[in-house]
Amino acid sequence: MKVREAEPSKRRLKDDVFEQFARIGKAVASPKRLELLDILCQGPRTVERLAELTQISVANSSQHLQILRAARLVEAEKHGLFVQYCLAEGVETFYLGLRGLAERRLAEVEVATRSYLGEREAMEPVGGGELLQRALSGQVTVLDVRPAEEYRAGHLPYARSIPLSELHLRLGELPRDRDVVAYCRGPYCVFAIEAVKALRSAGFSALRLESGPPDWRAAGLPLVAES
Amino acid sequence: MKVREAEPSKRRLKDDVFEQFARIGKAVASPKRLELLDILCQGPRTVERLAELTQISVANSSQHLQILRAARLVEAEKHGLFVQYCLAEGVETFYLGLRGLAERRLAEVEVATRSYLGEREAMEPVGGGELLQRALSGQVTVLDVRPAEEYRAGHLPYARSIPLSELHLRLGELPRDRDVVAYCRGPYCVFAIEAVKALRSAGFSALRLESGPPDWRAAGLPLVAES
DNA sequence: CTTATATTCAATTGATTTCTTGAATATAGG
DNA sequence: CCTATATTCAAGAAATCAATTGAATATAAG
Repeated sequence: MKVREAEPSKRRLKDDVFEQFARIGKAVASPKRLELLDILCQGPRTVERLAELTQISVANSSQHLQILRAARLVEAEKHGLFVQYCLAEGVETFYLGLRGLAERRLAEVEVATRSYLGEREAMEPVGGGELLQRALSGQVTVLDVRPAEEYRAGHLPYARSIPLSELHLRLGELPRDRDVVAYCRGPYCVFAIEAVKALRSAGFSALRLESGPPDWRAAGLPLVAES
Repeated sequence: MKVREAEPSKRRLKDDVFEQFARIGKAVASPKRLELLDILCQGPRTVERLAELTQISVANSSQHLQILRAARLVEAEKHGLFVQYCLAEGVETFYLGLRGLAERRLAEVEVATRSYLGEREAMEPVGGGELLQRALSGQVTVLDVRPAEEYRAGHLPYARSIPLSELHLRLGELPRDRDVVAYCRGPYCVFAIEAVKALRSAGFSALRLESGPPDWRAAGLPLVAES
């Protein structure tokens, strides 16, 4: 084993630098932390909410969030008794890049999602720009089926909010003379799939938009937030 | 601790999906693996060369490379007795995104590099486009001081190759009537800094271009490769 | 076939990481 | 001040990971 000695100070520099880079890597090396980032792409959340959504204990959630914060991927803001966590700037883009790379490179992800979601491939007929045109001209109803708080944090123009949990009670609000396009958090969220299922069995012509607010934001589309 | 049970199959789906995403994360959670990716941004390398450049044992290097390969971040190709590793498609962009995020978010990186590199801030006066203009019109000499093999794998148009190790012997080749702009692998490589130091003490008016081929490739600039 | 070389495999050790549990801190309201 | 609640801290057990070592493959050349 020959070890050719480079100048030691250069080696120390490199070690330092890549050690820093790896802090980001380590932060996204845990499935639970990635799920936290995914949720935070939808908007700020409290520790307890995040724990609930990821189904881990509050203490564990807090610990993960602090690791993310140490890597400067999220920021915390204390509001009275609660602590709101939100994504730091530029992190959404990075996360989407990671997700995109995973989707393209890891066939297993495809397999996993398809096998669970099943109907997925039949449900992305509408592109973003085209959708807007059709919504604008009244040809389709755009439906945001995420929880109301996420709708308020940012939604497609012309989209109306009916959270999936209330959908079966509020079907009457939807005009029956045009298509409904439902969307939720993005390709790995099942809300819109369930919504389309429910709408179709209620006699609506319903489609699912596969992408979600994080994707649109990354693509530069203008989203509407309630004040 | 209240655990609100969501539908268990959805949870399993999410766990699977984020587990897959985390494979990418885990792959970039080690400083040495990031350094390997960084080097591979410059072009394909053999296992032994990578071990040498990162100053780890060959066995260890091979192990890291196999982790990267399992995450589909690199690809291996056997040429006779040697195995060439190269970046998979889309990975360079991802790596640069990670690096960029680290630079913006982790002040410590700045501190570490500045404290070692010292002169760094005084050495990036030329932007990419402007440089090309000036090189084209013969106002400056563009000098690639990386090892010759990296030059061959892709370099700036109008750049000439003089590896740092040969620079002191080949100073005579450079015209003295114009500025020299030296570049190497990118902001975390010390070659160009050393080259500028040497050139200046030999009486040249020398500048350092901070960015490197991976950055330019990401920015869509056309690079020249020897056939 | 034998030898030399590049790479990989396998087993071990010590270090990190994750999750859990129970306690500690901080804040709002009575 | 006292209580309830949201969050964080601290310590420990189990799992995972990184680096080392020595052996095992595979390929080219003699």
